[in-house]
Amino acid sequence: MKREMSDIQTRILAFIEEYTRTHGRPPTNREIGAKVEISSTGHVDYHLTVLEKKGYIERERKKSRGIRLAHQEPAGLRVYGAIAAGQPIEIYADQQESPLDLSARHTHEYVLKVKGNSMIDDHINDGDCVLVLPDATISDGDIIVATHMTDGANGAATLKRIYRERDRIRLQPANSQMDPIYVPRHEWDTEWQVQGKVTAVYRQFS
Amino acid sequence: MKREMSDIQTRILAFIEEYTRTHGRPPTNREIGAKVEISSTGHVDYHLTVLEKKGYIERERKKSRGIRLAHQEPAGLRVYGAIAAGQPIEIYADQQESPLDLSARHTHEYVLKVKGNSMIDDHINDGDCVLVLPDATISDGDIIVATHMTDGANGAATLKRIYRERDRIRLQPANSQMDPIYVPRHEWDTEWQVQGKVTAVYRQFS
DNA sequence: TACACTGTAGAACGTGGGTTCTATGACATT
DNA sequence: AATGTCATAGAACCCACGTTCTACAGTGTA
Repeated sequence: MKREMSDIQTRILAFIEEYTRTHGRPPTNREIGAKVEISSTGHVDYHLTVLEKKGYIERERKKSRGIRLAHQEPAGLRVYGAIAAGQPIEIYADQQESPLDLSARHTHEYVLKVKGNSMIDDHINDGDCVLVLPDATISDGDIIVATHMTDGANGAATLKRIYRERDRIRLQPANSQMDPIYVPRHEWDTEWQVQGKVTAVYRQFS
Repeated sequence: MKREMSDIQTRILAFIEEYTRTHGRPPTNREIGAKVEISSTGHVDYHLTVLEKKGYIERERKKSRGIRLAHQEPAGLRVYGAIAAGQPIEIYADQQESPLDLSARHTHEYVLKVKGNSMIDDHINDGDCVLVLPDATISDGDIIVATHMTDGANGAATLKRIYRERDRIRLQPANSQMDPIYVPRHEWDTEWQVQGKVTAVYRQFS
């Protein structure tokens, strides 16, 4: 059978990201080892070499803390695709022709460009970029990215505030002209899914 | 006359900022020394200690590359102070008592935190961060940071849209409840000054 | 004049930290 | 059973790097 690895390498990658964000610098091999309970620095080096070969990180050899997460913009943000803030729209990626593949779960924060005006009362405009954190704990009232999987299609994604009610989930737009979407509990987690929570908004003026 | 110090500490600070941005990690004392042509690592340490005492950086002692720029946003942008989006308020720096010194011209983009709601119709909230580009060409309708110098005081700063009219400048808030500020032409560039143009907005959810 | 403060230099010390090497066990493939 | 790959451990090596100390020169101040 297929062994699905929730690898130690995933944990290392997550730690590098978290440490870098919280400390403003990448961790050392020994700090990584301490976190993931690897006693040998050589062992950590081994995993880093693997991660480098797989393209997840870049390393500057012989430099202390010479680890850089790959695919990171100087600004720190990478735009993965677009997200509807109006009617759910087909998920699509920005710089590529291929539709956004959300089946491969994101483990890190990523950026989506907002289409539509349904979140306008929350001051999220058409064209803004939102920073999405997957695997975050969701509270009522959080702004989230929800996807609706239908038949063979790629599905649709939308940006809404989420409220859990008795027997349904309410996806509330921040636009007085628009009505909420109600999703029955039994469709939740099957047809509908939360892709992540919006942690920041970024807007650039031309 | 007295030559103002375009200090070596300023260069060190600028280098730390640039190196961190381009390399994804802070520089070592020796890397700093190489850049600013200081041959002694102890000497660099001395300047870092001073910078730390002045509040420009934070250090984690004994850790390699244990330098962090103070006043830094997660996105990697540097917050220089606050800016009023309502009535012009006293310019002040964020973490320090000393008022923000805008006389030393900024040469790069910097970040100000918005106080007030006067730009709410442009979807700039209280608490948002704006990215300010000095030395940009200003067009009518641009959102700009304007400062008003009065007597001995440090002056007040405000965030507004700018429109040049016949014999005056109109500083227009984006809030229907607020009135524009009109500045006579002859006061412009003397009492009033444009500090820069807003190029982006960044908002973080708690 | 003496003293304090800031800026500079050189060297030395001790630990931080990346790399390398050897050895070993768990699995999968041949 | 032999071989190969992946994951792990321990130790050693050696340069990287923060810190400390001494010394000295320029400047301002009591």
